[in-house]
Amino acid sequence: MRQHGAGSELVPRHKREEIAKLASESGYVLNTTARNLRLKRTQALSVVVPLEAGQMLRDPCRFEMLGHLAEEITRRGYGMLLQKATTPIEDSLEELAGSGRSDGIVVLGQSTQHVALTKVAARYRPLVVWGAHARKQSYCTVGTENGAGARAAVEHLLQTGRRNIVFIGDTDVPEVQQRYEGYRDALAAAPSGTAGARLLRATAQTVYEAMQVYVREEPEFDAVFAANDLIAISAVRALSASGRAVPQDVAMVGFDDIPTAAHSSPALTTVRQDLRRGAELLVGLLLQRLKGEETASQVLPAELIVRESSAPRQN
Amino acid sequence: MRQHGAGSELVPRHKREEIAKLASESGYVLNTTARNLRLKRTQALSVVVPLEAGQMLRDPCRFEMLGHLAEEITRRGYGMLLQKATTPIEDSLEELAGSGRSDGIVVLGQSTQHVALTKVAARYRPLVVWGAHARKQSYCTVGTENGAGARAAVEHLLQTGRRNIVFIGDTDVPEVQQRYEGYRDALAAAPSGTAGARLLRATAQTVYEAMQVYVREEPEFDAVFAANDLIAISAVRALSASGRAVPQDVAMVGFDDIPTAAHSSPALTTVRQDLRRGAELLVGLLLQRLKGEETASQVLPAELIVRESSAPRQN
DNA sequence: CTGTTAGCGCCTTCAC
DNA sequence: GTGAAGGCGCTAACAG
Repeated sequence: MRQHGAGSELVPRHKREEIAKLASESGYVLNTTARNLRLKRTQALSVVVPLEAGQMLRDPCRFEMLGHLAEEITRRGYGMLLQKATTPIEDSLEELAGSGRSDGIVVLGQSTQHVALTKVAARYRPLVVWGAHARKQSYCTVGTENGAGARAAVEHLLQTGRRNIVFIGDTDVPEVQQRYEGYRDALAAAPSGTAGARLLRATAQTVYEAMQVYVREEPEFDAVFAANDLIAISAVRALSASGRAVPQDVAMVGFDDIPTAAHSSPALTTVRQDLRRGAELLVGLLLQRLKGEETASQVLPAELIVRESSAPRQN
Repeated sequence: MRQHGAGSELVPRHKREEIAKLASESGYVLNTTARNLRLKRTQALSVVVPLEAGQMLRDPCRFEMLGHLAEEITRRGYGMLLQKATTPIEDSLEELAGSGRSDGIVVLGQSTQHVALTKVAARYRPLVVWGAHARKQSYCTVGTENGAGARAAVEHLLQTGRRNIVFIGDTDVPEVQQRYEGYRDALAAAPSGTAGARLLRATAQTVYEAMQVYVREEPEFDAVFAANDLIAISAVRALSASGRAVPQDVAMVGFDDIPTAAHSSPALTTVRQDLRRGAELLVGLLLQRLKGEETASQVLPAELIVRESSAPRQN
């Protein structure tokens, strides 16, 4: 017959408490390392944040996700091991997977590392990724309905009378690519007289300069849909520095609904992601995979939040 | 004679690489848990973030600090274990200290837990705290020269012609208390005709409402010094909603220089903390303490960054 | 210099 | 039911 394992329910509650009290009084504490060695686990999950070389983690969206992950991982009784990884991340991922420092890995954003993730995930099962889901993709992702969110944003701009909408973002990142596709889909269904797709390739770091150049060289636009809120907020400043007012001259819509979005001026219209739910799913799926179960990728709904930056023109 | 320990320099470089290559080809990886058990260490440092119950980690300043800490801890060859702790934090801190999950602890902000920290630090040596340093304090801190930074901010407001300055913040937090004292010191040395100290007790969550009430009830002020940038940015919005323009009617100065500060409108005048240096010191001191050395608390200089929100009145 | 071994602290199996 | 012992994978000390 099986004996009482640690944490077994066969020992009466008051007895357990008594023992615990005694233990804490005598200053005794369980050695986690030894226990983990014996049980062949670490009771910790790694969260890997891919970053370009020399970049700091600035993106408030991923920061907030980190907070939710810390919450959720702790709640499930695990420790959270935070790791920055400089792109390309394949080697650090392999090492982390092999080292046994943690029981599983959450990758926070695909960045440009789709291929590396595919490779690693082929051999290392307990891995989940926050990001875009591609049809034939082999690793397990949780992410937002980027295409649908982008379509909603662009349709909103069209309905409020905008006819010449620029997209700003770096389409090398899968999530941004999906948002760009949603943007194009919405334009394809737009009323006649609407200008075609226009892409300004830029990141939050480069957009302030790039936007000002763009205003000089291709000034014919009355709205911008930015791949994320950071880009949107910098673009608003750049436009204002170039003498174009938001929303009077140009409407602006972002993506993510970072806390700053509601507090910038003008308050930013954006597409909200449910990060809390995302964190819950990521951790939940990872724990399932730890038990050997297969898991399907999950896509979360996006929600358009209309604020001042996309107010219709006053005539 | 001593034998070659793991990582010893006595083994020639090419030999090591050969072995490493062989090892990686055969798929062999060192088991960290077993090694750690043997060596009685974990090669990981905990970062504890104290939070009020039910609060999320929103403060961009601490987020940025987390990023720097991740960087620095990784660079030193340690893993970073991230833990949220709900105030009061004494129990979770005790448990973390005893569990042996990590070799040392960084507490990110004192919050209101000065007493708890004093208690824990008395028995657990490898502990450092990011926050304010009090004279007779028993635990080791790294923090910014809050008083001097605040004085510089208030003197700047006085020099640009402001005469009635309100302080906004929650003085229960030691860092905020120090900033408030710097503010009062500067006012005490101000030219005659300057109004005395005025305190509006509020946090980033409550300031938007509180500011609007304050404008109605005690409208006689021409400048605000906020305990941090988040408060400052919300206060600007509240003032603007109440029909008072920044900086024309009211000058605004914050503290921290979070990334948003430069990008809000108007761009925010603020006091910058050197978080990168702070992270380096925190980790460096912690590693010294791990070696059994004593360490003194460190105070970093603050730097006033003048932007649009404190521009002198146009007459 | 190389090979063997004891033991880090815990959980689980097996013998009593 | 209780108690002793083996071994998780590693490193440092020891013997050859």
